[in-house]
Amino acid sequence: MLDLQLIRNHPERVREAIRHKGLGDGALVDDVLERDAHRRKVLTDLQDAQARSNRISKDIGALMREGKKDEAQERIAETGRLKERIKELEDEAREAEEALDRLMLDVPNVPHESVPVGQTPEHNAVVEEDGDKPDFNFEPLPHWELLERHELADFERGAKVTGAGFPFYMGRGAKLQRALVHFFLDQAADAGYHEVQAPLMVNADSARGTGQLPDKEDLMYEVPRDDLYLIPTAEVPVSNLYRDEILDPDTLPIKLCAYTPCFRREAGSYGKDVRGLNRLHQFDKVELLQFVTPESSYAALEEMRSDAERLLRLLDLPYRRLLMCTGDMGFTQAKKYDLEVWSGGQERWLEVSSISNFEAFQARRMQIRYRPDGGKTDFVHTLNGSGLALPRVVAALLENNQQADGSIRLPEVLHQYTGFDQIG
RNA sequence: GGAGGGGUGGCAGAGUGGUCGAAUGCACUGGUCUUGAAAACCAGCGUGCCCUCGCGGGCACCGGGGGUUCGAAUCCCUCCCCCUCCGCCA
Repeated sequence: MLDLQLIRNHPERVREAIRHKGLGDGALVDDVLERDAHRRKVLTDLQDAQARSNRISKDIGALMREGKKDEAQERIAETGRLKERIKELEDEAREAEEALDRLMLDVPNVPHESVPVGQTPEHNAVVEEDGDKPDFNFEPLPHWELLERHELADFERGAKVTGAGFPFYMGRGAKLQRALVHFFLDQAADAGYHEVQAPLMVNADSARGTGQLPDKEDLMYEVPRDDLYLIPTAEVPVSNLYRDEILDPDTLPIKLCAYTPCFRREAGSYGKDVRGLNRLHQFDKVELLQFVTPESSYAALEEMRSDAERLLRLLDLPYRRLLMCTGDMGFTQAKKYDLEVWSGGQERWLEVSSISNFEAFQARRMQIRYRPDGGKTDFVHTLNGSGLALPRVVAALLENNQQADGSIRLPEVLHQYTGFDQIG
C-alpha cells in the first residue's frame, strides 16, 4: 500500500508510476483523491456528532450523581435523533473507508528513480555478466536427460503420486538438494542473516500482507477446510513475522534467512519452459529478508544483491544481473534485480534469484513500524531476495559441469556438503 | 477432540455500567540533589485518524467482530488466541 499522503501531495508522481508500470492511465489517482476527500468529510461530520453525544452522556452522568433524575430523563430524550444520525454516519464512514481502501489496494508502488522506464523485458537493463560460459567439445545434454541418466530425480513417479511438477529427488540428487540448502544457509549465516524456520501454511491476513491476496490468488494452493494457504515463498510467512508490531530501532536492521519448500500452482504456464526442473509446483528455496530503516534500504538492496551473487560465484556458475524495468518489476516493488544463471545444456538464462526493495509498501500493509530515537513511529522498509532457488541452480550445475564421459563434476565448495565430488 | 480458566498500556497488575485512555508498581525520558554515580524526590511517558497555518481541539481503540444502553474495559452474542487437566498423537 502506498502512502496516502504521497498521493495527496504528489498525485502526478503516482500517475506517472502507474503509467510506467503499464497499469493504466493514472485516473485511479483521481478516484483516490475524490474518495479521500469524501471520507474525510463524512468522518468530520461523524466525529462532530459523536462529540455532541459524548457531551450529553457526560452531563447525564453528572445529573444522576446529583440525584436530578428528572433533568437526566429530559436529556436522555434528546439523544434519540442524534443516535440515529450517528448510526447513519457510521455506515457512511465505513463505506467511505472501505471504498478508499479498495482503491488503495490497486495503487502500485512507485519505482525508484534509478529504474529504467519500459514495458517489456527488452527494457530490462543487463547490468553485469560474470563468469565464463562453458565451452563443450561435445554435445551437452539438458539437465532432464542428465537427471534421468544418473537417476537423480523421478518425474514420472512424482506425477503418479502427486502430479506433474512434483518430482522425487533420488539418491545423489536428493543429497545434492540437501547440500545446497545447507550451503546456502551457512553462507547466509556468515553474511549476518539469522536463520528461521517458518510455517509452510499461512492465513489470509498474512497472504494479504505480502500482496498475494487479493489479486494473485491463483498463485497459491489453498487448504479451504482450514482457511489456509500453502506458501509460494518464505517471503510470505517471514515478512509477516513482525506484522502489527512496532520494532525497537536498536534491533534494525533485522536480517533473516529461511529455507522452505515453495508451492506454486503456476496456472496457465505451459510450453517448453516447463521441462525438467525449469518450472515446478514444489521447489526448495532459501530466502533472505531484511527489515531496515528507510534511509538504509537501498544500501541494503545492494548488499543483499551481492550476498546472492556471491553464492553463484562460489558455485562457479556464469550469471548475469538484470535491473528490471518499470513494466516488468511487479506491482509491489520499488526496485528489483533478477539474477539469471547460464544453463549450458539448454543454452539459455534461467532466473534463480529476484531481489527487491519494497520500501514501505509491504510494511504499510502489514503495519510494521519502528520508532526512530525520540521521533514518531515510521514504517520500516522491507527487502527480500532468493539466496537461492534450488531447481534451476541444480539444472545449471548439472548442465555446465557435465563431462564428455557423461559424469558431472561438482564445484569444490559443495564437496564437504555432499560427501562426494562428482556424479557418475 | 472433551472440561475448566484467562486475554487491560513496553512489562507486571487494578478496575465488573457514568468525573476511565484507564489506578499502582517496574521499565523508559527529562529535571532537582551529587565531585561523579546510585538512591531519593519532581515531571513526562500508548496507537491511529480527523479539524487547524499554528497554538490547540476532537474521535476511536482495554484480543477481533456484532449487540444492549443516554453512557461499556465492565453486561449479552460470536469468533480468535493463550493457560491447566483429560484424550489422541510425530
